[in-house]
Amino acid sequence: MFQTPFHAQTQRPTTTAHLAQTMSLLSLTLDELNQQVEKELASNPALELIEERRCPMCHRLLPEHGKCPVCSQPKDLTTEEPVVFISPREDLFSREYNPDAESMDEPNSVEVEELPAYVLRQIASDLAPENRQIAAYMLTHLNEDGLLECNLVEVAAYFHVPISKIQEIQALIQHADPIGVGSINSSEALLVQLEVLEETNPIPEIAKVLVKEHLEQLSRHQFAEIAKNVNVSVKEIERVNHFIGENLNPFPGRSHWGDSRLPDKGDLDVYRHPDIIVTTLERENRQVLSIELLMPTCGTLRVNPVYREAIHETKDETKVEMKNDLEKASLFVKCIQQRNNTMRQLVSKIASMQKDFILHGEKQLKPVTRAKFARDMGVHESTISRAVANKSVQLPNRRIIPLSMFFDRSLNVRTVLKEIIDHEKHALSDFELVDLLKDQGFAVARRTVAKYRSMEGILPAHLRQVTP
DNA sequence: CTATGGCACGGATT
DNA sequence: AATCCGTGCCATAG
Repeated sequence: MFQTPFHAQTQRPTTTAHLAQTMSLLSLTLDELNQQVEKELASNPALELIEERRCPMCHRLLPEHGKCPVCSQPKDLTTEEPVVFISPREDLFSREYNPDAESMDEPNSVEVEELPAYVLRQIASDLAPENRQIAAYMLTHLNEDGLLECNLVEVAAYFHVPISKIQEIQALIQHADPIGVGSINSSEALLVQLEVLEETNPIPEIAKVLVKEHLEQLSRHQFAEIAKNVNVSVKEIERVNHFIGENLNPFPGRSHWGDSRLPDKGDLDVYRHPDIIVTTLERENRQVLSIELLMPTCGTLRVNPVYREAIHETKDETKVEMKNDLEKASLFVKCIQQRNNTMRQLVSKIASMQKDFILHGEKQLKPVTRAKFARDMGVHESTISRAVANKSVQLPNRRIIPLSMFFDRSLNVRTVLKEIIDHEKHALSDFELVDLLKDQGFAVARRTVAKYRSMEGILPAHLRQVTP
C-alpha cells in the first residue's frame, strides 16, 4: 500500500463493479470509510488487517520496514512530499473509563477523544456514586462539538429518575472544564459560559437575551433584525457579537475553533477530525509542506494469504463460496488503494498549487475549479467532486477547513474586501468599494460587493462606525 | 435621491 | 440534471 505507483492510470483497466465501489468510497468521510472497512472486515473472512508499529517519536504508524515517514524525511525534498500513513481510530465508547490515562499521547488528535473521560474525572468527586453511571451515560452521548446528543427526558426515563436529577447532573457537567460541555445546543452552552464569566467579569447586559433568543440570527449576522426585536442599536448588537466571538465558544468540545466565524447551519460534520493534515517542515530555510492523508484502519489491509491457500484444499461446494469472498476481498482492497491514489494525487496537486494560501492565508487563495483539476489529472470531473466532498483539512496553523474551501472562487476577493474595510478611513459605500477592488485587480459588480459584505458579516456603510 | 437588500435569471460548475 | 454564483432590476429605507 505504501509503494503504490504515483499514477493511478497505470493500474489496469477496471471492472464496472470496481469503478462503482471506488466512486462511492471516494466520497466517504474518514469515519464513514472506517465503518465500511469494519463492516467488510467482519463479513468477509478473506480480508485481513495487519497491525503495524508506531513511531516512537511522533506516535504514528510505520510501514513494515522503514522509518517514520514524518520524523525522518528523505533529504531530497524539492517542493512537497505527500506522506500517506495510517491513523488508528480508537473507539471512543468502547474504552473503559480509566482515571490513570494521563496525557500520554500527542495532544492534537487525542484531546477530543478523551473528552468524556476528561470531564468525568473532574466531576467524579462531586457525584454521588449512583449518579456516576448516569453522568457516564450522558458523557458518552456527547458529539464532536461537546454538545449533548440525547434528550434529557429520555435519559431520565431510561434511568428511572426524575428529570430534575438529570438536570442537576447536567449542570455539574456543564461547569466542568470545557465550560458548557454537555449542553443540548450552542445556545445553552453559551448561556452557561456567560453565567460563569459573569461571576468574575462584567458582561454586556443583553448578551444573555441574544444568546438565548436570537442565536440563530446572530450567527447569520442579521444584526439589524435582532436590533429591531430587542430594541437596541445595531451597533450594540455588533459589539455583543464581537464579545461573544472573543470570549465564548458555542462548541465546547471543539479544541480550537478558528476565527469567530460560525459555519452556516448544519454542516458542522465537516469540522470534525480532519481527513488530511498539512504541516510545514523547515528544510534549509525553505518551508516544505508535509501532507498526511489519514486512513481509517490501523494497519494494512490485504487479502489473507492463508485463505488463498486454503481454497485449493476445499470441496467444490464451499469452493465457489470462498472464491466469491476472495474476489470481493481483493476488489475491496483494490478500491481502497485506488481511493488512496486518487486522494494522494489530488491533495498533492492542491497543495502545490495553493501553497501560498496554506502558508499565508486566505488572501492568497487562487480561484480554481474542480474541472481544471479533472483535466490536469485526466480523470472525470465527478471523481474530483466526490473526492473533495465531505473532507476536511487541517492547516499548519491548526485551523480545520473543508477541502472544498480550496475551490472557493470568491474567498480571496472577500478577504481583500475585508482588508479594505478594516483600513477604511471613513465608511465606504458599496460603489466606492467596487472601485477600490478594481484597483487591486478584482472586477466585481456592485451587487456582488454587497453580497460579499453580508457573507462576511460586515454591516452596510451607513451603519458602520469608523474605528481609528 | 442614494445606498442596499430581495428576487430571480442565466451561465458556469459539479 | 441539479446546484451554485454573479449580476441586473426594482422596491424600499434612510
